[in-house]
Amino acid sequence: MEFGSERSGHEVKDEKRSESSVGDEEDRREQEIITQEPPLSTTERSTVEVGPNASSLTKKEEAVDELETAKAEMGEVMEENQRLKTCLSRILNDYRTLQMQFHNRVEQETKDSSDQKVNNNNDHQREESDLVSLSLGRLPTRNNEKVNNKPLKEEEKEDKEGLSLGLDCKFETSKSGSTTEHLPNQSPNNSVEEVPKEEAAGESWPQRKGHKTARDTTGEDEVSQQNPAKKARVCVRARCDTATMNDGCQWRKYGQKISKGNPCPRAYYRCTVAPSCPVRKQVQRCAQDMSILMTTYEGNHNHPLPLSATAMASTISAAASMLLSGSSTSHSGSRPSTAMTTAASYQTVPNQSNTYLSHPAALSSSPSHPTITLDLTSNNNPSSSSVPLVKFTSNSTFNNPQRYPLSTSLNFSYSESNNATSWSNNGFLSYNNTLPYNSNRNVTNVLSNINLGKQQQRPLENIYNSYLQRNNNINPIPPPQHSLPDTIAAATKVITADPNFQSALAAALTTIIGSGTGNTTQGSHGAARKT
DNA sequence: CGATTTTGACCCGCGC
DNA sequence: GCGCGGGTCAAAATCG
Repeated sequence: MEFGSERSGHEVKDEKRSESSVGDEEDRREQEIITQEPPLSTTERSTVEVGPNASSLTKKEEAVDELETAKAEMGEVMEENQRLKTCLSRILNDYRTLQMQFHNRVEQETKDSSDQKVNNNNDHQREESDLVSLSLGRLPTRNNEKVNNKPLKEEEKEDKEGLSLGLDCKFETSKSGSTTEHLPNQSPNNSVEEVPKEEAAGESWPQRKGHKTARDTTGEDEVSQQNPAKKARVCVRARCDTATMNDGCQWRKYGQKISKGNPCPRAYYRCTVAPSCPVRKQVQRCAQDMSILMTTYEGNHNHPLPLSATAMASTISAAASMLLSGSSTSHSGSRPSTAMTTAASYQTVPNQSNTYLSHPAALSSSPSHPTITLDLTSNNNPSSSSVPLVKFTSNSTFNNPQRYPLSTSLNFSYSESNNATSWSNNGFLSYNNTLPYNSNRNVTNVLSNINLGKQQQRPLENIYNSYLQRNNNINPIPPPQHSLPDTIAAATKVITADPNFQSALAAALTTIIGSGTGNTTQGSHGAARKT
């Protein structure tokens, strides 16, 4: 009996498989999972029916009730899966559309900047710098010009910045897929520089001893090794009870220091997912509000990440990318960077320079690190119901401070009250657990608006994976294997594999944004916090 | 027993 | 040149 029912289950499965041959593998898996469950119920029923005929009526009724409940649940799960699938495909479509737009814009900007360069070689060095974050990866010849035209120290300085910018630029351009189009004609110097750049991403924190040796060995190696030290940092401020935010990554503490101006010690962590991973983070509690945890990330992972960590990494990379592109264009006046136009509305808040970063010096010990602060604690924004602030804090030694505003906030609020996601008052991304996927239309609208809040969920992940992928074209470390379809596939896998995906996703997002405390909608998920 | 944390020492950049 | 402070190292301690 049971065997029979089990077999029938397989038959159903096979039937579904043949039906879904048109769809992709994930569809099949999803349906497999879906169809795997009915046999269980059938089995259940079988055992119940096989059960004693003499059993009481109430028992039967109970069993029937159970069965009905199970069926209903199954139906719900199936519906939900279907919705999620639709949602994913829409996300993918939107992403591709944006990718195309980005591509076009990047090409346009590349042309423009090239023209400017030709027209005004010397006088436009400033503008050159303005565009550096968008142009370095694609127009590396500029660096050669700098090398030729500038004294060594200045050159070094700019190279450092340039490389650091280039890192994120690569990430940025990688999502357009156009980067390589501009690269083929690189001079040998550029290709040489390109590799260190990647290594910079991979080993951007040269060890002290390495630092020493780099000093001993003068020349390009020195430059290339030191450059990465100048790359952007992303500071995430979030309310968090625990010692660190759970961002999905594995971290190992390697140091702790009491910094000036803050009684709370600053802890230094490095990523231990891969031995060579250069990513490090600093964790420190805000002196003024101990409930706020400030986590500063630096570097890019050079290894595959667990899905839960990918989103955070994507967010960090995107934020850094936006910092650099944003600062490069924020005062150029002509047009916002592509990252900006696709990622967020962009506004300057001159008087809030210190509102969301209580101790800039405490966080940006190295003045040459441009820092972007993602403030997820914006509990002081009653007027704009859902406005986590992302602030550019440039403490850098960039030559023209005007180009790098002390503070630039990014408004990632949703234009409307979307049911799918919302930023809660304390800045955490909260999921409406009751029916996050019932409003597909809203989701689509949000996606077409593309803001960070949404990007954190899927598109950014794709972007980041694209970046990683490109990163690993040069980096010998095993590639993170996520192509865009793969990522979608992986996401679909997750969705299909987990009937409780809704809550899982909410938990993941909660984790990404920062293990929340105050938000009721995420309270149950905050447990996944401990590393 | 391996991985992680702790913690004092050290290195280096920067400002005076 | 010197001192300060941030960042890192590495040995010892602790944990699982």
